[in-house]
Amino acid sequence: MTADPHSTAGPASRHGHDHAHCIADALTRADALCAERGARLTALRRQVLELVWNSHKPRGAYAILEDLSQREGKATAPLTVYRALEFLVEHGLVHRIESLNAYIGCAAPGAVHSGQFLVCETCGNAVEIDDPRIRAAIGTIAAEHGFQVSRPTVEVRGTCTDCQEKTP
Amino acid sequence: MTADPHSTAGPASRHGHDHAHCIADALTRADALCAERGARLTALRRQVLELVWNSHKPRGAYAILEDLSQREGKATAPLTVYRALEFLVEHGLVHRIESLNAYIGCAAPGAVHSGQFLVCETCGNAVEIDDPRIRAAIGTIAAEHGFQVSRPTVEVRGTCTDCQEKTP
DNA sequence: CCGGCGATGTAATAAGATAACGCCATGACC
DNA sequence: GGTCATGGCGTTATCTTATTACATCGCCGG
Repeated sequence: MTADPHSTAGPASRHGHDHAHCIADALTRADALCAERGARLTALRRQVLELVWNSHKPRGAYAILEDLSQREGKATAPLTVYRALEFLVEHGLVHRIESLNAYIGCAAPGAVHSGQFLVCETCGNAVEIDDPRIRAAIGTIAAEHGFQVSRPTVEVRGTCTDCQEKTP
Repeated sequence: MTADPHSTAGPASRHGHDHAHCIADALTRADALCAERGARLTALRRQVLELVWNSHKPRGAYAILEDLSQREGKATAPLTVYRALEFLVEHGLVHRIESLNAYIGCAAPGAVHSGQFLVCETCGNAVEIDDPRIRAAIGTIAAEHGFQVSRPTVEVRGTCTDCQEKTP
């Protein structure tokens, strides 16, 4: 375990925000959304969702797998996690960050998802944005090319405000 | 090997365009660019670049590896290919498509690279675009978040015109 | 000539993801 | 309650993608 100034493992650790609240919120929203859709948010899936929400950093499937194994006290197979993640992604509760092969909780499940992220290369945090201008620009150029969009992916790598301040 | 109506392996196979010309062009540009920068486009790297350009589809590192091994008549190690790809990506001669874990030749090396692609999920072709509106929108929202951009990634999955026509 | 550096070779392994198969719990239906 | 279909989950094996560590080669400047 490396020291990490941006760790969000504990409560109230990032910008003083109460991350436990983030998690609780996410789970509540997920419960509601799944109930509404008749989707089964099983104990396992809920557990995986909670682990994804352990921080605001994208987490790899195998990192989640380790956590899960530890919690359950027994080894879990990769497939178990992948299946849960697949469900969560399908229902828009979790996004996959392609450029990191990692997963992150969705900030606004249920709403339109265009999957845009600002990913800090220093601290690893990823902030979900949903900018209508970007969405519009993508729509326009796709139309100009006669291209039918199914899934736009925008992942902007760079440095977040906090990390810029720390290394000026 | 599966039959592929969109294969661009042979000359003049995609939309009647002379793909051999694409490859030759790409190599010429690469030579010029590297000479200009004092970068060493070695035989190996040049070979890998040529293999990347074998089609307009993003190709996996291991696919390139296979081609390379076959050409050389002896097994090549993955690292060989990865190192060459790293060089090519660094110099903007090749782009990595994150959502596919694959590589594709850059259409305009030397120019500004914002790395935007329209990726067809049916035929596998990827078209590089560089839309100023998307670039601007990303710049704007990043600025609004105080986020310093180092590498924007835009990969739009969907269906290209040709494939739409074929399955209406 | 030779020291150094960048490029390549070799081997091993990590990390990420999926395929194939089967069991079991749940819930619809009789 | 019994029965059946479905979906979720477990197990094992395997595949793809990527990297780490270390050795060697060859070119170029001094």
